[in-house]
Amino acid sequence: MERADAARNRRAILRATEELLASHDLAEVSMDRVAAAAGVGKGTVFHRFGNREGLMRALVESRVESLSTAISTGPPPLGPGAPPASRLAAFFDAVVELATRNVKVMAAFEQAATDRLNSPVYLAWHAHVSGLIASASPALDADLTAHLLLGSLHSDLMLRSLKTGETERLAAALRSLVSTLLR
Amino acid sequence: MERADAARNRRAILRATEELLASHDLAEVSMDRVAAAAGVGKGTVFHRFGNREGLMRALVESRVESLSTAISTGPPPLGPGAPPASRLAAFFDAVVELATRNVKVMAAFEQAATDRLNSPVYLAWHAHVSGLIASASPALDADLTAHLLLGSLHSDLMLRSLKTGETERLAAALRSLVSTLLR
DNA sequence: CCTTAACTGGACCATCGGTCAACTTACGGC
DNA sequence: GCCGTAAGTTGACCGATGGTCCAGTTAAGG
Repeated sequence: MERADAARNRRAILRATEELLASHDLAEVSMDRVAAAAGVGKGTVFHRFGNREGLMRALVESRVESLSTAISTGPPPLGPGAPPASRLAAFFDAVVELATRNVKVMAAFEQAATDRLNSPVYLAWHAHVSGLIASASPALDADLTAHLLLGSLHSDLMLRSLKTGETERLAAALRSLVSTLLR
Repeated sequence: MERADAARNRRAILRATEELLASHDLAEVSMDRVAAAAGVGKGTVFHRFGNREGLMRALVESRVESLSTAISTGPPPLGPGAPPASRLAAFFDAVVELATRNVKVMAAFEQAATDRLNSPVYLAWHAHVSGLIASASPALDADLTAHLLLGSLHSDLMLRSLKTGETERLAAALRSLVSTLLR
Protein backbone atom coordinates (compact mmCIF):
# COMPACT_ATOMS: atom_id res chain seq x y z
CA MET A 1 0.00 0.00 0.00
CA GLU A 2 1.13 3.52 -0.81
CA ARG A 3 1.21 5.84 2.11
CA ALA A 4 -1.04 8.88 2.09
CA ASP A 5 1.79 11.42 1.96
CA ALA A 6 3.45 9.46 -0.83
CA ALA A 7 0.28 9.52 -2.90
CA ARG A 8 -0.08 13.24 -2.32
CA ASN A 9 3.48 13.83 -3.46
CA ARG A 10 2.98 11.69 -6.54
CA ARG A 11 0.04 13.78 -7.61
CA ALA A 12 1.93 16.99 -6.85
CA ILE A 13 4.88 15.89 -8.98
CA LEU A 14 2.70 14.92 -11.93
CA ARG A 15 0.81 18.16 -11.74
CA ALA A 16 4.00 20.22 -11.47
CA THR A 17 5.55 18.42 -14.44
CA GLU A 18 2.51 19.08 -16.54
CA GLU A 19 2.48 22.76 -15.64
CA LEU A 20 6.18 23.15 -16.37
CA LEU A 21 5.80 21.42 -19.72
CA ALA A 22 2.93 23.69 -20.61
CA SER A 23 4.79 26.87 -19.79
CA HIS A 24 8.42 26.14 -20.67
CA ASP A 25 10.51 24.64 -23.43
CA LEU A 26 10.99 20.92 -23.11
CA ALA A 27 14.73 21.37 -22.60
CA GLU A 28 14.14 23.61 -19.61
CA VAL A 29 12.12 21.06 -17.71
CA SER A 30 14.82 19.30 -15.71
CA MET A 31 14.22 16.86 -12.89
CA ASP A 32 15.55 19.47 -10.45
CA ARG A 33 13.01 22.00 -11.59
CA VAL A 34 10.20 19.49 -11.43
CA ALA A 35 11.12 18.66 -7.85
CA ALA A 36 11.31 22.32 -6.90
CA ALA A 37 8.01 23.15 -8.56
CA ALA A 38 6.33 20.25 -6.81
CA GLY A 39 7.77 21.34 -3.48
CA VAL A 40 9.62 18.08 -2.82
CA GLY A 41 13.22 16.95 -2.80
CA LYS A 42 14.80 15.62 -5.95
CA GLY A 43 15.27 12.23 -4.34
CA THR A 44 11.53 11.89 -3.90
CA VAL A 45 10.91 12.29 -7.60
CA PHE A 46 13.37 9.55 -8.44
CA HIS A 47 12.10 7.33 -5.63
CA ARG A 48 8.61 7.59 -7.04
CA PHE A 49 9.25 7.33 -10.78
CA GLY A 50 12.65 5.70 -11.13
CA ASN A 51 13.99 8.03 -13.79
CA ARG A 52 12.99 10.71 -16.27
CA GLU A 53 11.43 8.22 -18.63
CA GLY A 54 9.36 6.74 -15.81
CA LEU A 55 8.04 10.15 -14.88
CA MET A 56 7.09 11.02 -18.43
CA ARG A 57 5.53 7.62 -19.01
CA ALA A 58 3.41 7.99 -15.88
CA LEU A 59 2.31 11.38 -17.11
CA VAL A 60 1.32 10.02 -20.52
CA GLU A 61 -0.53 7.14 -18.95
CA SER A 62 -2.51 9.44 -16.74
CA ARG A 63 -3.60 11.42 -19.79
CA VAL A 64 -4.47 8.40 -21.86
CA GLU A 65 -6.41 6.44 -19.29
CA SER A 66 -9.87 7.54 -20.30
CA LEU A 67 -9.29 6.67 -23.95
CA SER A 68 -8.08 3.23 -22.97
CA THR A 69 -11.22 2.41 -21.05
CA ALA A 70 -13.40 3.95 -23.75
CA ILE A 71 -11.82 1.57 -26.24
CA SER A 72 -12.12 -1.59 -24.22
CA THR A 73 -15.44 -1.09 -22.48
CA GLY A 74 -17.03 2.08 -23.83
CA PRO A 75 -19.90 2.46 -26.33
CA PRO A 76 -19.40 2.08 -30.09
CA PRO A 77 -17.97 3.23 -32.40
CA LEU A 78 -14.91 3.66 -30.15
CA GLY A 79 -15.74 0.67 -27.98
CA PRO A 80 -16.60 -2.88 -29.09
CA GLY A 81 -19.60 -3.51 -31.28
CA ALA A 82 -19.14 -1.32 -34.32
CA PRO A 83 -17.62 -2.61 -37.59
CA PRO A 84 -13.80 -2.51 -37.64
CA ALA A 85 -13.56 0.31 -40.18
CA SER A 86 -15.72 2.58 -38.07
CA ARG A 87 -13.83 1.68 -34.95
CA LEU A 88 -10.55 2.50 -36.64
CA ALA A 89 -11.81 5.86 -37.84
CA ALA A 90 -13.13 6.64 -34.38
CA PHE A 91 -9.87 5.59 -32.78
CA PHE A 92 -7.73 7.83 -34.94
CA ASP A 93 -10.06 10.75 -34.49
CA ALA A 94 -9.90 10.31 -30.74
CA VAL A 95 -6.17 9.81 -30.67
CA VAL A 96 -5.44 12.87 -32.79
CA GLU A 97 -7.62 14.92 -30.52
CA LEU A 98 -5.92 13.50 -27.44
CA ALA A 99 -2.43 13.94 -28.83
CA THR A 100 -3.22 17.49 -29.85
CA ARG A 101 -4.44 18.38 -26.40
CA ASN A 102 -1.29 16.91 -24.84
CA VAL A 103 1.45 17.53 -27.38
CA LYS A 104 4.01 18.72 -24.90
CA VAL A 105 3.52 15.68 -22.70
CA MET A 106 3.76 13.34 -25.67
CA ALA A 107 6.88 15.11 -26.90
CA ALA A 108 8.50 14.88 -23.48
CA PHE A 109 7.83 11.16 -23.34
CA GLU A 110 9.10 10.52 -26.85
CA GLN A 111 12.30 12.34 -26.08
CA ALA A 112 12.89 10.52 -22.82
CA ALA A 113 11.85 7.04 -23.95
CA THR A 114 14.49 4.47 -24.73
CA ASP A 115 12.16 2.27 -26.76
CA ARG A 116 8.88 3.90 -27.53
CA LEU A 117 7.67 0.85 -29.45
CA ASN A 118 7.65 -1.26 -26.30
CA SER A 119 5.98 1.20 -23.99
CA PRO A 120 2.66 -0.05 -22.57
CA VAL A 121 0.64 2.67 -24.26
CA TYR A 122 2.16 2.11 -27.68
CA LEU A 123 1.80 -1.65 -27.36
CA ALA A 124 -1.87 -1.30 -26.47
CA TRP A 125 -2.58 1.09 -29.32
CA HIS A 126 -0.70 -1.04 -31.76
CA ALA A 127 -2.55 -4.20 -30.73
CA HIS A 128 -5.84 -2.39 -31.13
CA VAL A 129 -5.12 -0.90 -34.55
CA SER A 130 -3.44 -4.03 -35.81
CA GLY A 131 -6.38 -6.19 -34.78
CA LEU A 132 -8.90 -3.91 -36.44
CA ILE A 133 -6.91 -3.78 -39.67
CA ALA A 134 -6.58 -7.53 -39.74
CA SER A 135 -10.31 -8.04 -39.50
CA ALA A 136 -11.28 -5.18 -41.79
CA SER A 137 -8.80 -5.92 -44.53
CA PRO A 138 -7.13 -9.34 -44.22
CA ALA A 139 -4.98 -8.84 -47.30
CA LEU A 140 -2.87 -6.19 -45.59
CA ASP A 141 0.15 -6.75 -43.41
CA ALA A 142 -1.78 -5.64 -40.35
CA ASP A 143 1.13 -5.55 -37.96
CA LEU A 144 3.35 -3.29 -40.01
CA THR A 145 0.56 -1.19 -41.42
CA ALA A 146 -0.46 -0.42 -37.87
CA HIS A 147 3.07 0.75 -37.13
CA LEU A 148 3.06 2.94 -40.22
CA LEU A 149 -0.23 4.57 -39.31
CA LEU A 150 0.75 5.13 -35.69
CA GLY A 151 3.97 6.69 -36.88
CA SER A 152 1.88 9.63 -38.06
CA LEU A 153 1.21 10.61 -34.48
CA HIS A 154 4.78 11.64 -33.79
CA SER A 155 4.87 14.77 -31.73
CA ASP A 156 6.88 16.94 -34.08
CA LEU A 157 4.19 16.87 -36.74
CA MET A 158 1.45 17.44 -34.19
CA LEU A 159 3.45 20.31 -32.73
CA ARG A 160 3.72 21.95 -36.12
CA SER A 161 0.03 21.48 -36.87
CA LEU A 162 -0.81 22.99 -33.53
CA LYS A 163 1.40 26.01 -34.16
CA THR A 164 -0.21 26.70 -37.51
CA GLY A 165 -3.65 26.04 -36.08
CA GLU A 166 -4.35 23.32 -38.62
CA THR A 167 -4.94 20.31 -36.43
CA GLU A 168 -8.30 19.66 -38.03
CA ARG A 169 -6.60 19.51 -41.41
CA LEU A 170 -4.19 16.93 -40.04
CA ALA A 171 -7.03 14.87 -38.65
CA ALA A 172 -8.78 15.01 -42.02
CA ALA A 173 -5.68 13.87 -43.90
CA LEU A 174 -5.17 10.97 -41.55
CA ARG A 175 -8.84 10.02 -41.73
CA SER A 176 -8.71 9.96 -45.49
CA LEU A 177 -5.51 7.92 -45.41
CA VAL A 178 -7.09 5.31 -43.15
CA SER A 179 -10.33 5.06 -45.09
CA THR A 180 -8.57 4.82 -48.43
CA LEU A 181 -6.40 2.08 -47.07
CA LEU A 182 -9.32 -0.08 -45.96
CA ARG A 183 -11.23 0.23 -49.21
CA MET B 1 38.06 28.50 -48.78
CA GLU B 2 38.65 25.70 -46.34
CA ARG B 3 42.26 25.05 -45.51
CA ALA B 4 43.70 21.66 -46.41
CA ASP B 5 44.24 20.56 -42.80
CA ALA B 6 40.75 21.67 -41.91
CA ALA B 7 39.28 19.60 -44.71
CA ARG B 8 41.30 16.60 -43.64
CA ASN B 9 40.06 16.95 -40.08
CA ARG B 10 36.48 17.32 -41.22
CA ARG B 11 36.67 14.03 -43.08
CA ALA B 12 38.39 12.35 -40.14
CA ILE B 13 35.67 13.50 -37.76
CA LEU B 14 32.85 12.33 -39.99
CA ARG B 15 34.50 8.97 -40.49
CA ALA B 16 35.19 8.56 -36.77
CA THR B 17 31.60 9.44 -35.90
CA GLU B 18 30.28 6.91 -38.33
CA GLU B 19 32.53 4.18 -37.00
CA LEU B 20 31.61 4.92 -33.42
CA LEU B 21 27.91 4.89 -34.25
CA ALA B 22 28.28 1.55 -35.98
CA SER B 23 30.07 -0.10 -33.09
CA HIS B 24 28.57 1.49 -29.99
CA ASP B 25 25.23 2.43 -28.51
CA LEU B 26 24.02 5.86 -29.48
CA ALA B 27 24.27 7.07 -25.89
CA GLU B 28 27.93 6.15 -25.73
CA VAL B 29 28.90 8.32 -28.68
CA SER B 30 29.73 11.58 -26.96
CA MET B 31 31.44 14.53 -28.57
CA ASP B 32 34.53 13.84 -26.47
CA ARG B 33 34.76 10.33 -27.80
CA VAL B 34 34.24 11.46 -31.36
CA ALA B 35 37.08 13.94 -31.00
CA ALA B 36 39.36 11.35 -29.46
CA ALA B 37 38.55 8.77 -32.11
CA ALA B 38 39.20 11.28 -34.86
CA GLY B 39 42.50 12.26 -33.28
CA VAL B 40 41.62 15.94 -32.87
CA GLY B 41 40.76 18.22 -29.99
CA LYS B 42 37.20 18.66 -28.90
CA GLY B 43 37.30 22.32 -29.82
CA THR B 44 38.00 21.40 -33.41
CA VAL B 45 34.86 19.32 -33.65
CA PHE B 46 32.73 22.18 -32.38
CA HIS B 47 34.56 24.70 -34.53
CA ARG B 48 33.78 22.61 -37.60
CA PHE B 49 30.18 21.57 -36.92
CA GLY B 50 28.85 24.04 -34.36
CA ASN B 51 27.18 21.51 -32.12
CA ARG B 52 26.07 17.90 -31.91
CA GLU B 53 23.13 18.47 -34.17
CA GLY B 54 25.36 20.06 -36.79
CA LEU B 55 27.70 17.10 -36.75
CA MET B 56 24.91 14.60 -37.14
CA ARG B 57 23.24 16.63 -39.84
CA ALA B 58 26.47 16.80 -41.81
CA LEU B 59 26.79 13.05 -41.46
CA VAL B 60 23.26 12.46 -42.73
CA GLU B 61 23.80 14.82 -45.61
CA SER B 62 26.94 13.03 -46.67
CA ARG B 63 25.03 9.75 -46.76
CA VAL B 64 22.07 11.13 -48.64
CA GLU B 65 23.90 13.07 -51.29
CA SER B 66 23.80 10.44 -54.00
CA LEU B 67 20.07 9.95 -53.62
CA SER B 68 19.51 13.69 -53.90
CA THR B 69 21.33 13.95 -57.19
CA ALA B 70 19.68 10.77 -58.48
CA ILE B 71 16.32 12.39 -57.83
CA SER B 72 17.02 15.72 -59.42
CA THR B 73 19.18 14.76 -62.37
CA GLY B 74 19.32 10.94 -62.56
CA PRO B 75 17.50 8.57 -64.94
CA PRO B 76 13.85 7.58 -64.44
CA PRO B 77 12.00 6.25 -62.56
CA LEU B 78 13.89 7.92 -59.69
CA GLY B 79 14.85 10.97 -61.71
CA PRO B 80 12.59 13.20 -63.84
CA GLY B 81 10.66 11.73 -66.73
CA ALA B 82 8.64 8.86 -65.31
CA PRO B 83 4.99 9.27 -64.28
CA PRO B 84 4.55 10.57 -60.73
CA ALA B 85 3.26 7.32 -59.29
CA SER B 86 6.31 5.41 -60.49
CA ARG B 87 8.62 8.11 -59.22
CA LEU B 88 6.99 8.00 -55.83
CA ALA B 89 7.31 4.23 -55.61
CA ALA B 90 10.93 4.42 -56.70
CA PHE B 91 11.63 7.16 -54.17
CA PHE B 92 10.24 5.24 -51.23
CA ASP B 93 12.04 2.09 -52.25
CA ALA B 94 15.30 3.99 -52.45
CA VAL B 95 14.74 5.83 -49.23
CA VAL B 96 13.87 2.71 -47.25
CA GLU B 97 16.98 1.06 -48.58
CA LEU B 98 19.07 4.10 -47.70
CA ALA B 99 17.57 4.48 -44.26
CA THR B 100 18.06 0.81 -43.56
CA ARG B 101 21.70 0.95 -44.49
CA ASN B 102 22.25 3.98 -42.25
CA VAL B 103 19.84 3.47 -39.37
CA LYS B 104 22.29 4.41 -36.68
CA VAL B 105 23.20 7.66 -38.41
CA MET B 106 19.56 8.53 -38.94
CA ALA B 107 18.76 7.71 -35.33
CA ALA B 108 21.63 9.87 -34.10
CA PHE B 109 20.38 12.79 -36.15
CA GLU B 110 16.78 12.42 -35.06
CA GLN B 111 17.83 12.36 -31.43
CA ALA B 112 20.04 15.43 -31.75
CA ALA B 113 17.79 17.49 -34.01
CA THR B 114 15.80 20.35 -32.55
CA ASP B 115 13.37 20.56 -35.46
CA ARG B 116 13.66 17.65 -37.84
CA LEU B 117 10.88 19.01 -40.03
CA ASN B 118 12.97 22.02 -41.00
CA SER B 119 16.21 20.24 -41.70
CA PRO B 120 17.40 20.61 -45.30
CA VAL B 121 17.12 16.89 -46.03
CA TYR B 122 13.61 16.58 -44.69
CA LEU B 123 12.52 19.73 -46.49
CA ALA B 124 13.88 18.43 -49.78
CA TRP B 125 12.27 15.04 -49.39
CA HIS B 126 8.99 16.57 -48.37
CA ALA B 127 8.95 18.93 -51.32
CA HIS B 128 9.66 16.02 -53.64
CA VAL B 129 6.99 13.71 -52.23
CA SER B 130 4.46 16.46 -51.85
CA GLY B 131 4.94 17.57 -55.44
CA LEU B 132 4.54 14.08 -56.80
CA ILE B 133 1.41 13.44 -54.77
CA ALA B 134 -0.11 16.69 -55.94
CA SER B 135 0.34 15.82 -59.58
CA ALA B 136 -0.57 12.14 -59.24
CA SER B 137 -3.64 12.62 -57.14
CA PRO B 138 -4.85 16.24 -56.93
CA ALA B 139 -7.73 15.39 -54.61
CA LEU B 140 -5.40 14.64 -51.73
CA ASP B 141 -3.95 17.11 -49.26
CA ALA B 142 -0.50 16.66 -50.75
CA ASP B 143 1.40 18.62 -48.14
CA LEU B 144 0.11 16.75 -45.13
CA THR B 145 -0.07 13.38 -46.82
CA ALA B 146 3.62 13.74 -47.62
CA HIS B 147 4.34 14.37 -43.95
CA LEU B 148 2.32 11.33 -42.97
CA LEU B 149 4.14 9.08 -45.40
CA LEU B 150 7.57 10.38 -44.45
CA GLY B 151 6.70 9.81 -40.80
CA SER B 152 6.98 6.10 -41.54
CA LEU B 153 10.71 6.43 -41.92
CA HIS B 154 11.32 7.16 -38.27
CA SER B 155 14.40 5.38 -37.07
CA ASP B 156 12.86 3.39 -34.25
CA LEU B 157 10.69 1.39 -36.63
CA MET B 158 13.56 0.88 -39.04
CA LEU B 159 15.76 -0.21 -36.17
CA ARG B 160 13.23 -2.80 -35.10
CA SER B 161 12.78 -4.09 -38.64
CA LEU B 162 16.51 -4.37 -39.00
CA LYS B 163 16.83 -6.33 -35.77
CA THR B 164 14.20 -8.83 -36.83
CA GLY B 165 15.62 -9.02 -40.33
CA GLU B 166 12.35 -7.97 -41.89
CA THR B 167 13.26 -4.81 -43.70
CA GLU B 168 11.92 -6.14 -46.97
CA ARG B 169 8.58 -6.69 -45.29
CA LEU B 170 8.59 -3.08 -44.15
CA ALA B 171 9.42 -1.88 -47.63
CA ALA B 172 6.58 -3.97 -49.03
CA ALA B 173 4.07 -2.60 -46.53
CA LEU B 174 5.08 0.96 -47.32
CA ARG B 175 4.97 0.31 -51.06
CA SER B 176 1.48 -1.07 -50.79
CA LEU B 177 0.42 1.89 -48.66
CA VAL B 178 1.69 4.36 -51.23
CA SER B 179 0.21 2.60 -54.22
CA THR B 180 -3.18 2.14 -52.55
CA LEU B 181 -3.22 5.80 -51.71
CA LEU B 182 -2.68 6.95 -55.28
CA ARG B 183 -5.29 4.68 -56.75
C1' DC C 1 59.83 34.83 -46.15
C1' DC C 2 56.41 37.18 -43.67
C1' DT C 3 51.80 38.43 -42.38
C1' DT C 4 47.59 37.15 -41.08
C1' DA C 5 43.42 34.87 -40.97
C1' DA C 6 42.11 30.41 -40.21
C1' DC C 7 42.54 26.62 -37.44
C1' DT C 8 43.60 23.81 -33.20
C1' DG C 9 43.52 21.95 -28.49
C1' DG C 10 42.12 21.08 -24.09
C1' DA C 11 41.29 23.19 -19.60
C1' DC C 12 37.26 24.94 -17.94
C1' DC C 13 32.18 25.64 -16.95
C1' DA C 14 27.28 25.01 -15.89
C1' DT C 15 24.05 21.67 -15.81
C1' DC C 16 22.06 17.32 -16.01
C1' DG C 17 20.28 12.68 -14.56
C1' DG C 18 20.94 9.75 -11.03
C1' DT C 19 22.63 7.78 -6.18
C1' DC C 20 22.77 7.30 -1.31
C1' DA C 21 22.94 7.33 3.60
C1' DA C 22 21.12 9.82 7.30
C1' DC C 23 16.92 11.38 8.93
C1' DT C 24 11.68 11.69 9.47
C1' DT C 25 7.01 10.02 9.48
C1' DA C 26 2.65 7.43 8.73
C1' DC C 27 0.14 3.80 10.53
C1' DG C 28 -1.25 -1.19 11.99
C1' DG C 29 -0.92 -4.01 16.15
C1' DC C 30 -1.08 -3.98 20.91
C1' DG D 1 -2.60 6.23 23.02
C1' DC D 2 1.86 4.39 22.17
C1' DC D 3 5.43 2.32 19.75
C1' DG D 4 8.19 -0.28 16.34
C1' DT D 5 9.15 -0.31 11.87
C1' DA D 6 8.59 -0.19 7.05
C1' DA D 7 8.02 3.36 3.97
C1' DG D 8 9.08 7.77 2.58
C1' DT D 9 11.99 12.05 2.26
C1' DT D 10 15.91 14.89 1.45
C1' DG D 11 19.77 17.38 -0.63
C1' DA D 12 24.68 17.02 -0.85
C1' DC D 13 27.24 14.58 -3.93
C1' DC D 14 28.99 12.21 -8.28
C1' DG D 15 30.50 11.35 -13.03
C1' DA D 16 29.47 12.65 -17.52
C1' DT D 17 27.97 15.71 -21.03
C1' DG D 18 27.57 19.54 -24.44
C1' DG D 19 29.49 23.67 -25.18
C1' DT D 20 32.95 27.89 -24.58
C1' DC D 21 37.18 30.31 -24.90
C1' DC D 22 41.58 31.91 -25.71
C1' DA D 23 46.42 31.22 -26.07
C1' DG D 24 49.20 29.00 -29.22
C1' DT D 25 50.01 26.98 -34.01
C1' DT D 26 49.97 26.75 -38.98
C1' DA D 27 48.69 26.98 -43.90
C1' DA D 28 48.95 29.73 -47.80
C1' DG D 29 48.91 34.06 -50.79
C1' DG D 30 51.58 38.19 -51.88
